[in-house]
Amino acid sequence: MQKKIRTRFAPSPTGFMHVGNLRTALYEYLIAKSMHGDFILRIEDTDQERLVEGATDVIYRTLRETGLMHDEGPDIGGEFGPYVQSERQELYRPYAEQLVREGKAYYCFCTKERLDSLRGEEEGFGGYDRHCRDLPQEEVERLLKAGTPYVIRQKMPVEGSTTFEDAVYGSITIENSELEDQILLKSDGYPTYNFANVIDDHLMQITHVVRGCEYLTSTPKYNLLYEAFGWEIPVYVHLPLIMGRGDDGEVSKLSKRHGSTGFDDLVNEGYLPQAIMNYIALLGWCPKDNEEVFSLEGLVQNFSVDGISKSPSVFDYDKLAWFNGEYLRAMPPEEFTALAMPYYRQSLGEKTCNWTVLSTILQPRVTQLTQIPEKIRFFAELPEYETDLFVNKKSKTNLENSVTMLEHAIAALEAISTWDVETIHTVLLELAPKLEVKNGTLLWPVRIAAAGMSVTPGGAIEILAILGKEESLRRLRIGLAKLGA
RNA sequence: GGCCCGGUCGUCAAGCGGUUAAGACACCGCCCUUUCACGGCGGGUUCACGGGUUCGAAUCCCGUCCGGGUCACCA
Repeated sequence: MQKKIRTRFAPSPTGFMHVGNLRTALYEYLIAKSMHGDFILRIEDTDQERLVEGATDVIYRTLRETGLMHDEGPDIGGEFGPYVQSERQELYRPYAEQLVREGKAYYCFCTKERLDSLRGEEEGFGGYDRHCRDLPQEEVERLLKAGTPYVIRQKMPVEGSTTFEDAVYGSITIENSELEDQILLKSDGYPTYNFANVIDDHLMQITHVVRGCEYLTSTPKYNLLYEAFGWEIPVYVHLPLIMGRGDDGEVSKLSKRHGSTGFDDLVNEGYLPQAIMNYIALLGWCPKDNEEVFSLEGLVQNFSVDGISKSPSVFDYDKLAWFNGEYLRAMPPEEFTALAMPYYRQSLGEKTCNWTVLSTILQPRVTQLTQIPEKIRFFAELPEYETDLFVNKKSKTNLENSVTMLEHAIAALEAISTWDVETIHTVLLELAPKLEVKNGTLLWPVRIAAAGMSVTPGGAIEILAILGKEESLRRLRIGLAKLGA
């Protein structure tokens, strides 16, 4: 029987869900679910200084809103808990000490100052000189007894190379000379991220380690650890990075300077969670049949690791907006109205109006909910406008015939008793032939007078219906007055 | 700088030795039409460059260039 697939999402609680992290979580979920496996949530909060109040709630909420339901985690338990690293604290030290006993790791008493001086002027070059790697046993004991602060470092091989397989990038080889004797246990007794990661992944029986490819070059360090313990190495799935393009045209890892990068930010900008997920799923992965619009369930159905690409991709807000529009349009009208209501209120206040008609005209015209207030502002208040808006070549309207059109329209509309789209439509479309003009010639000036703008969401008829009889006629008369009639 | 990984339209991308090099977003044009949008149709010197290998290369190999990542008692 095949081993059950287990992936894990292991975020640090920073209070901010970056889309890059979200996308990693998505792929972890998809890999597990597409192979009937489990998706585990583990909180990595070993960094005491960066603890943020309420940050784990952001993680739970995001997972819930995006539909990425985990099978085990701090909030729902599971047989491999605890799922918060700070609660597993005492668990790591014995593993580090085991390696010391076996001669695979050692105590290092070097001070921070000494390490800094080793690094020299130019940052990033040169590394630890393995000063404590071969300290005499008595010396180690003496320092330990004296209470000298120490860290535990792993002995890395000094020569040779380490090769590993990545499910996306294939075979990768790195010279061991590139590897520093990595710290396992910090002087404060806490494990380093890398160390805790390996221990936890092994203990939680994670089969697929999915993460951004910024970890690609440090993967041999992980493997050397698995080997030191004699543990099975998981399948690695490194994901191409998500980039952003700055104003200068430069691309780099997606960050604040490129625009919104947090899930919540995007939602606040009027993007739907489903659209965000659908879009980021396709950033770095392509389905076999080139479909584009997928529900989470559809993604699970179609996902496969071999569709993951190796090259980084640039986050494109335009394409996200297109996806968002697709989801908005596919929605039942009532759902759209419910989502749009807060934005309707922004422009219209407590005023009530025909929400159904309003949604009908907005639904196909909006790609972000936040575009709504600006688009409908003219309903609340008639904008100032110039009479040249009445002139339109294609509709064959000019300052003179607009007067005639408006006069007839007002007369016809005054007679209407049930003010709805259907009736207004019938009345105006019957009027045009009577006046021996095409629909556009009649409707253009009506729309201009009703809206006070040249470009409007929806046509004259819908606008009149939303405005109501009284306000509609008032505006048409204002138009007439402007035209000097 | 060392090491690692990439490079197919502006962007996301299919492609796996023989294709007229798909598709989507964006852009432009036309149609529909009551403006706009939706929808429909159409448009574009795209395989970074240079060498190989091969009857044949976007696909395989080498070099160059460009881009990114990484070198912490951060995660």
